[in-house]
Amino acid sequence: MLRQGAEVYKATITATGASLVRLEKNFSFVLSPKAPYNFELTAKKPAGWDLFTPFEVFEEGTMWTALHVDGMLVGLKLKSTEETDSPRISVTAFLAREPDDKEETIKGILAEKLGVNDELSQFYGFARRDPILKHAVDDLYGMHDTLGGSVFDLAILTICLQMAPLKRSEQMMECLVSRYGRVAEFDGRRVAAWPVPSEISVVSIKELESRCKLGYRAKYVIQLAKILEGGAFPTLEDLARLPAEESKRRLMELPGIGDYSADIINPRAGFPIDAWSVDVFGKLFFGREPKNARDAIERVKKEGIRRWGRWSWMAFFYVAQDLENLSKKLNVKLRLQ
DNA sequence: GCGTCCAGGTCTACC
DNA sequence: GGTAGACCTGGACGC
Repeated sequence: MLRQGAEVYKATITATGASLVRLEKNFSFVLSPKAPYNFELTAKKPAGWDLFTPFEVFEEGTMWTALHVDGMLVGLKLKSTEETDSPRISVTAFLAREPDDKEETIKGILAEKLGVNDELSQFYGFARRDPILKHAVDDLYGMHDTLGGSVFDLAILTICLQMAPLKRSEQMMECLVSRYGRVAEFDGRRVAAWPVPSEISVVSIKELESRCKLGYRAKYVIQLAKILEGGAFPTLEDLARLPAEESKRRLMELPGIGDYSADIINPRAGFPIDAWSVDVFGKLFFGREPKNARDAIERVKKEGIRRWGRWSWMAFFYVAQDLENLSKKLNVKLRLQ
């Protein structure tokens, strides 16, 4: 038996150590996002950013994914039933037990995470007057920003990205998910979800160091788990309602979370420049990659915020998803992720 | 095969 | 308040 808050699951252990949980109850509903809304671009972003977990599956317009909502493991089958200008998303949510009074909670949180009520028209009006963004919004018309599964998921992501090549970051994350996460079995699929804080807070630093090769990051991940398992820290949805500066300040109180990581986690705010994106935006802004990437981070970040102001995050998001097209249209070679 | 370098940042001690 | 140096690990690279 697994216990998570009030939730108790019947579970078996998979070969990797993750718990397999069968989600046999389900309910369905339809979301009607504000147009334009392109479900495929929003759910399966061109740069490969995950919606909720690295193990989700997208086939022929349908997404199977899994996350924790209000302490419950939820499997999701998402499918677009209409076009970008009259969008509708068909959702089936799978749970281990009857949803009872949780249906409205799940509907509300999912709507917020999928950005169905977010208005793109103001950003598009701004972007169409910008020499770089006008191409990106044309290429990715209807792509909405989404909130990840949880602060813990995104904090693990950013900590694994620190001081490591992308391939090694992926190895660390896959190990954490496959050994300490839960595998949701539903609709004939198996999807591994990120671990919850209470599953990591009881693991020793030495175990994380040796099993998942996290190195110095192990202590940050465990400290984070201990802070976040209490539920006192704001959720992503809470942070999205705070002023961006306040939300960032709260995030930077967390261990291992500095300026860059807070900008990644902070919902719909920030301009997260790192050793990769400094090359991309350095080329776009100044026509060349900076000689010393780390020294140029502050300069490139200031320029992005100066140009794009309140739309800095959306500008970053759209450019990061459109590098291949922008390389051709602007005739610059941009380093893909 | 072996040694060296360094990577999608953050923290801390020191000045 | 500003900044240099340490931090895990493993893949890439040169020899």
